[in-house]
Amino acid sequence: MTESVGRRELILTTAAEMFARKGIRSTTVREIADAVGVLSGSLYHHFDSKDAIVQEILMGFLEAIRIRYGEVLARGQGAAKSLHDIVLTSLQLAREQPDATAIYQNELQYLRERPRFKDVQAAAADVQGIWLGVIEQGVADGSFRDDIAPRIFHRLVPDAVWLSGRGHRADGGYSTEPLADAITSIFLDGFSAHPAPRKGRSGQVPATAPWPGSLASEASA
Amino acid sequence: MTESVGRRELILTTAAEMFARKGIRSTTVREIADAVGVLSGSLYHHFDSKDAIVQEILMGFLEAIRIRYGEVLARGQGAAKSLHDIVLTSLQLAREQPDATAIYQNELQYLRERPRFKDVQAAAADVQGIWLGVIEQGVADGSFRDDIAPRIFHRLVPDAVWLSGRGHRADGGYSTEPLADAITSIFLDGFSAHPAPRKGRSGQVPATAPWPGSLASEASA
DNA sequence: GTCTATATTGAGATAGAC
DNA sequence: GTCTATCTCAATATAGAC
Repeated sequence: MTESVGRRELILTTAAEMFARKGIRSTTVREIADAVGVLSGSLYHHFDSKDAIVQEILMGFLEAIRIRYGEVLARGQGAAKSLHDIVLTSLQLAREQPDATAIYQNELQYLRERPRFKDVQAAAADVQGIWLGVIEQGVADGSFRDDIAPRIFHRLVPDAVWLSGRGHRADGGYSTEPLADAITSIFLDGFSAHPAPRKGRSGQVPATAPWPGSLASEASA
Repeated sequence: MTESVGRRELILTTAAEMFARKGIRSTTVREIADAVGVLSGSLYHHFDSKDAIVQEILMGFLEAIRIRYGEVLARGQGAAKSLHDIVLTSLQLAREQPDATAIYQNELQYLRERPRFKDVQAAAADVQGIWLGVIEQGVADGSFRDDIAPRIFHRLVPDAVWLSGRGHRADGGYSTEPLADAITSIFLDGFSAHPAPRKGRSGQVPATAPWPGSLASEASA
């Protein structure tokens, strides 16, 4: 046998766990090697550099996001439902891949500093574009307010959702779907107890009914 | 004269600018010294270490936040108005101290890694507590929804606001007050074009009228 | 208070034997 | 594919003269 099967994956998952817990910088290649059970030099048989490990972790994660977001868009739903499903998908991904999520959240600075990671940043920009597309769709079809620039909403929402996914491991209190419902309801319906009057197209018939299972639709039942 | 007046401050502001632009780690003490116009060894006459500089920058920033948030609370307003004013204050602080804001946003990982910064983290926790207090006040007095855990809202909002303040220097498009109005309106009224029915205390008279100048109040005028 | 010079350390990476 | 041994480099910090 010329290799232990899955040694590469073992390095990736071990490194991801350590990067997430202690940060990329303060995780040394020696520590990764120790945890895997080899010596540091041996890592370089599998990867060209420490940053190559980081890159592979993050590109895999971002590719997974793109695919899953793409599946949501392919359903061709209204903007409100799409937004809800993208929130839900994001929380699911945060739960499925907590380490990659944490790395992506915590290490933006590290990534920004190194030209090496421009591919990662490009993939991240693509993902951001998906959010923006949904928001603009909603404004265009009248289901979202047009008195607030999509840019403002777009700047607020995706980061907030991913940050909410922080520590959303198997442990923490809320299960994924109700949390997605709650977050979407905050962003769409607001946190105020009294529905406020609206500028713009508030008189129009909403293009999309509240999605099934949302807090708002439960309330009206 | 035993010192150039303000040499300490010059080091602090210079370092802050560089930390914000390139990150703490990739800013070396030599570069800071160069930019200030001295040699690296001389910095150690003014500060014990590089991290001491970081600490002083951040503690000053967090102390400023605490004071300004405290002024908002001292006005004894309703929860919705307080929330709006805390959002506004945060955006103003982000504009007044963009470097400290960026450092605080970007370098959480750096701070978490080092026990030295536990004071900074404690101060940050205090600030978080102020947000939570306002949210709980609003839920208690019926102006905020009680069908969504305050913890969820609290996890969503402060970070989103500070992230919105990113790059909110003199340049970027929106002036501070309208932006604060828009953000608060998203969080309280929602982004949906159609006010949704509400669970919980939605039938009660709101404890607080919409604040003057908010999008919601303009809409009803 | 600033300079010159240097100590110290830590980490990523490499070469070549096995 | 892994190990041993080591290189190289960068960066914080220090000591002591001026």
